[in-house]
Order: sequence, then structure tokens, then C-alpha cells
Amino acid sequence: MADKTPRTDRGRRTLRKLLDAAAAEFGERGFHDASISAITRRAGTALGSFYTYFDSKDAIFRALVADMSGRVRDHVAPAIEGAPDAITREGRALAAFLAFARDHQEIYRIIDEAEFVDPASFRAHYETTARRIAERLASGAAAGELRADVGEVEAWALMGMNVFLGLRYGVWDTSAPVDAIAAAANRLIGEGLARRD
Amino acid sequence: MADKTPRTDRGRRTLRKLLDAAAAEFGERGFHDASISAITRRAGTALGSFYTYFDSKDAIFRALVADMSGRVRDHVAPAIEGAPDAITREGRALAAFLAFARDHQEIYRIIDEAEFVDPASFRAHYETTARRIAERLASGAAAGELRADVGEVEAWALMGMNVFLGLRYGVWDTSAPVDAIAAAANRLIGEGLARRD
Amino acid sequence: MADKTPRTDRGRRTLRKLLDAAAAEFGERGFHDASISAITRRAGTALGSFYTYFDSKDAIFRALVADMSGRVRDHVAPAIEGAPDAITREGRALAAFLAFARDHQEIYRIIDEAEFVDPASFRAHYETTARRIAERLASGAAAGELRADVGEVEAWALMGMNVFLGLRYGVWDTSAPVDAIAAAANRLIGEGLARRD
Amino acid sequence: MADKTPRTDRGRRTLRKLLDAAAAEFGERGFHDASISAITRRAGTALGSFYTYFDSKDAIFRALVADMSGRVRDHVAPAIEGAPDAITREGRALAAFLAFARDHQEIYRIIDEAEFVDPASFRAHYETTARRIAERLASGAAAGELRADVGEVEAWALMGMNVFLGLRYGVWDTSAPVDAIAAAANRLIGEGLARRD
DNA sequence: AATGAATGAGGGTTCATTCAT
DNA sequence: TATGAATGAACCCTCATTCAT
Repeated sequence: MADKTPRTDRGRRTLRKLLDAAAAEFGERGFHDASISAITRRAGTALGSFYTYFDSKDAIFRALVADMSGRVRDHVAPAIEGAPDAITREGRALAAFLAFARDHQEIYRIIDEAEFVDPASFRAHYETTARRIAERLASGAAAGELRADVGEVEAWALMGMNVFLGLRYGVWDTSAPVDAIAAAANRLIGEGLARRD
Repeated sequence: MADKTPRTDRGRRTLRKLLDAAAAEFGERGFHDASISAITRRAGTALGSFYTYFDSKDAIFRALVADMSGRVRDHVAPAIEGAPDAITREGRALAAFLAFARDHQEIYRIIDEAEFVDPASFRAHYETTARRIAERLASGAAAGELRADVGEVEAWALMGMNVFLGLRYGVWDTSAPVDAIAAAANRLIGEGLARRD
Repeated sequence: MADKTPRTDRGRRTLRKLLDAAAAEFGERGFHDASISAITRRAGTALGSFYTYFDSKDAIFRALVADMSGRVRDHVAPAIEGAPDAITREGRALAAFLAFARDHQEIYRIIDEAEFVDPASFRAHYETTARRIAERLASGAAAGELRADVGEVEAWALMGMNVFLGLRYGVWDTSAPVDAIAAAANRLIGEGLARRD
Repeated sequence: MADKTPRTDRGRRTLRKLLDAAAAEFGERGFHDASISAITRRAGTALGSFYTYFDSKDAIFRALVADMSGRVRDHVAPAIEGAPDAITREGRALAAFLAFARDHQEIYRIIDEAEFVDPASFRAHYETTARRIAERLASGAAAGELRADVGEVEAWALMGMNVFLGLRYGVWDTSAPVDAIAAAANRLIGEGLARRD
């Protein structure tokens, strides 16, 4: 319908304030317990102003999921540039993700809740992430560093590892050093768990 | 608080009907869109009967998470009995879990939503599951089949793999054969992704 | 409809337990916050048994108002027998009522709430009480102890005094000695408040 | 807690409509049988608008008790200004109160029901009123018109008289002329009931 | 008579969204 | 654009009463 893109600077500022307030509110309370009026209260704007920038509660949540998804990517990407090999690259990806989760604990509540609020965003986030991992693995295989048969299954497996290690050591308990976690995961990815004589 | 345990057979039957109806309703609609009246409609009881057995919508959800958690365990346990070695055992656990997820797709919506509805249940479910995996790994290490340093990190990593493979291949797309997935995961767990000679 | 009078001794005991439990429950919680199930729980009977003895929640409340009304009367009546004169008689009536209120604080919550639950009982209670007072005053006038023109207005005025002094000094604050209150009231009734030379 | 004070004129008008509607509804039906939706229907506002101005059904009731209490005071105060002496002053207070009760019969249902809905308001109303009467009596004593020992007991006694005469002759039966009632009460207050040769 | 499960109407409250200024 | 009042659908929960055993 209406074009919600702000035309003025003041508008852009208001939009930004709303997004930040929403991230905090959804992160603290979850989607259903969060209220538009609490978001505008945090943002310091009038309730009605919300609808100048978003069509609905769902719409701002969707925008937030995309935003968060992009921020993880933007945080991980530089961390894995120039990794010496494919295995090390995945270890660095995990370490970067863990660090991000520690700084933005709301990411879990927001992305996980998308499963219920906006399943399409949820699925898109994980399918995109998995594709990115699969591409890295493929290029590792092409470089002869990984087995030639690595594919989608391995990508999803790695993603699952990352997500759960992020929850366990990035959100629930942040006392363990990130590097120790990453090193253990790295060895699992690289050589597996079986004992080698 | 109040003792909601049925004293008669009729009561026990009603309680069971309510739990089954709730599993279906929460699975299809999610916690917030599910309504007590829809649950009792499915169960074929009066609205008020719900409160004879549960104190609140939250209470039945909590009961359901515990129930689901127990059912996964009960389904996986026999499948891994008598596995020839620790690596195979984990492959079979994954295969059994995938099969369970295909038959009970509501498990994801219910357990995942616990993160928001009842965080304590959510955390309890995953911590219990991780502990179980860690114990299996430890016994594999004791048997000399696994590296001696496997521990909590590896358990959470395996759990994450299982959960995401279950989502991808057990719920979202069930066309791939379970065994192929399990085999790939098995190789990852056993020997890692690095190319060997 | 059904005859609710108990035929057996066991029945009579149950009925008594229900009435006592109801007095306590209505007194503590008020009519609307009291629940039948709480009454039966106090009485130690099953919920369903309530309806063996009373047709409804209103019915037991009505029974209780009548009971209370009768108990006040039965407590006051002997106290005023043989009073030397009409003024003293009213003073003793007040003192007896105050003492009763101190021992049965629930009387206010029960009789006052009848104004809302069962206006007919409420009105009946006060009209009966006023008539009783009016008769005492009339006999005092006939005996030449009181002015000849005392009538209904004076009876209602005395009743109002008693009720409010009972609330103030019988329920809300029981530290003042009953006799002092009664003496002050007595003097007001007897000779008024105006200063006499 | 939350600031429910209207910021606009439109808001102030809505608030007033709600209060008036609530007075009528509570007066006719009593607190428990009154419903918020009936109040908003009377007020001609949407159901939700109620919660723009009041936090709960209890809150508007509490507001109403304070309002009523203030209106009685504001109606009686001018009527007793310039009374020639303390006894006459009390007679006029009663007459003014009787007249007010005839015009605002809902006052009894509202204030009496506060005993159950909001005991603090109930007690506050009567303690305030009694204090006001006690002060008038004290000033009458200081002026040498009343006995020097009049105090709290007499104030509560007079208040009880007024309340019950107001109920009997202001609400239940309005056929008797106000002045006749007041005159009789006046004589009781002034000189008591004992016969004077 | 006693028991306790079953029934369902009813109402308070929330809050996303719309509207008037 | 901004403001904040207005709207009303939706739903959880209570509990008096009935019923089957």
C-alpha cells in the first residue's frame, strides 16, 4: 500500500529508533508478550507513529529477522576471510558466531521465534545460512582439502552444531573461553571422534 | 498445588483425551493461536473440564513438553541397544530420531516453542538430552572406541546436528531416505570432513 | 421441590457442618468470593452433598441471615429482661449487642451483604429489629418513663446508633470497654446532648 | 501507577460519561452484577475505552466511592452554615442528607457495597464523616451549647442515626416529610427520650 | 446419602489497529 | 508527520449447578 520509506532525515531517525526498540523488546519479552505500545514507549515516539513506518507488528518482526540475519552474516564474513584451509575456516566461523551471540543474546529469541511468527523468514534464514556453508565446503573440496562427497547434509550438520554451541556457550553460559569451544569443534569437524591408534 | 490427579477411570480417560488434543492443537497452531476451547472441542469435552485437570494453558503445555521429551527418549533408547560400537550407536540414534520426527512432526513446534512459553522446560529438555549423549560418548571413550577427550562440547555438537538434520530431513523435506542421511552423519562423526591421503 | 430436611442423624450433622462452614466462609470472603467448593471443603463433605441440603448458594446465604438475625435476638433478649426502666433497657440492649458483635464479627459481613444478595432478608431483618425497639419504647412511654410521642423515627434512630457503635467499637476497634460506650449512649438517649444549666 | 489522566478535552468528556454511567449501573445492579460492557454501553463508548481511563472494575468503583463521599459532603456543608446553635445544626445536617439520599438513591448501594469491594474506602468514608461530626460537636461544646463530654461515641451514634433514617425515610419510603423526621431526631439529640415532668 | 467429574454461560481484560486532530 | 484517544474482537478462566456412579 503506502510507501513506508521515510522521506526526511527525521523520519529515518524515527525508523531506526523503532527498530532498536523492537529488537530489545522482542528479545526481552518474546513476540507475543511484546506490545506495540511498549516499543513506542522505548523508542520515545507516539503510539500512532508506529504505523507510519510499519504495517503491522508482524511486519516489524519480519524486518528485524532480516536485519539480524544480515548482521550475523556481516559479522562472520570478515572473520573467515583468508583462512588457511577449509577446516580452519569453519572453526573461525563458529568462533565468530559465538562471539556475536554473546554480544547479541536477543538473536536467539528473535530468530527462533520466527518459526512461529513468520515461518517463511525462519526457513529462509536457515536455508540461506546452510547454502553459504555448503558453498564453503564445496570450495574446500575443490581445493582438495575436504572429502569430495561433502554436501548439503554436512552443511546442515555444521549449522546445527554452531547453533547449539552458540546457545549453550554463547547465551546460557558464557564462562568457557570461545577458543576452547572452537578448537574442540574444529577437531570434530576435521578428524571426527573415532580414536586413531 | 491443587491435586488434579483423576480419581476415577472416567477421569483418566478424559485427561488422556485432553493431552492428545493439546498435542495436535499446539502442533498445528502454535501456543498462542491455540485456544483452550479448540482443545476441548477436539477432545470432545466441555470447556470447563479442561480446568478439572490443568490449572492453565501454560500448565498443559508444560505437561506436553515433558511428555514429548519422554517419548523421544523412549523411541530412541531401544534403537541404540546392542550397537556394535559408539560411532554406529550415534548413527542409529540419529536415524531413530529422524524417523520419530517424521511421525510426530509436532515435536518441533512444541519443544521449540517452549523456549518462549516455558524456558525452564526447554532448557531441561536439552540439558537432559545432552547429558545422555555425553554419557554415551564417555562409555565409547572408555571402550577405547572414541578419543579420550570427548566431552560436553561434542555432546552439544552432536545434539545440534541431530536437531537440525531432523528439521531439514524429518520435517521440512521427507523425501531423502533416512539411512543416507544417517550414513553421511556417521562418517562426519567418525572421521571428520578432512580429506585423507 | 425436594424436601431438604434431613431425615437421619447423620444428615442433620452434615447440615450443621455446612451452615457453620458457610458462616465462616461468607464472613471471611464475602458472598461473591466465597465458593460452594470452599464451603464443602471446610465442612469436610463432597461438593455434590451441598445440594442435598440447599437448593443454591443464595439459599444457604438466606438461611444464614435468618440464623444470625435470630441469634442476635436470642442474645439480646435475656440481657434486657428485668431492666429497671426503659432507658436502662436500651443501654443494656446496646451493651449486649456490642458484646455479641465482638464474639461474632462475621455478623456485619453477612447481614450487610444481604442488602445485595437478598434485599428482602435485609429489609426484613431491620424492619423486625426496628419494630422490636419501637415496642419497647412504646411500653416505656406507657409506663410514663419516656415521652409519649416516641415512635418509629426514634426506633430507627436507636437502631442506627447501635449498628454503627457496634461496627466501630465491636468490630473495628475492640479496645474500649463496652460499658463506657453503653453509658455514653445511654446518656444521649436519656437526656440528649444539650447542656443543662 | 499508569497515568490515566486525559490529555485532551475529548478525553475529559469520555471520562465523565464513564463515571456517570458507572454510578447508575452500580446503583441499579450492584457491583457484581454490573458489567463493564453495560457501563460502556450506557456511556456510549467502546468497551476498550473503559481501560483508557480505569485500570479495572475495582478502580472505577473506588473512584466512585470517593466521588460520592465528596458529593454528600458538598451538599451538606452549605446547609449547615449559619445554624443558630449546635443542635439545630445537626438537625439541618440530617435534613440535608435525607434530601440528598432521596435524589441520589444509588449512594447507599455504592457506599455500602464498598464494605465488600473496597473495605479501605468504606472505612475511610465513615471515619472521615465521623470526624467531621465530632468536630462540629466539639465546637458546640466549646460554645457552651452542648455537654462538655461529647466526643467520638456521640459522633458515631449521630452518624448511625442519620444513615438509618436516610435508608428508612430517604430510600425505602419517601412519603414522610423530611422536616418531620428531622424535628423528631432533633429533639432526641437535644433532650433525649426521657419524659420530663 | 455421598461422591466427584462434567457442564457451559458469562465477564474482565488485552492490545493491534484505526481515526480524528 | 506526529499524536493519543477510540475501537472491538478475541480468549482465558471461574464456578454454580447437574449428572452418573
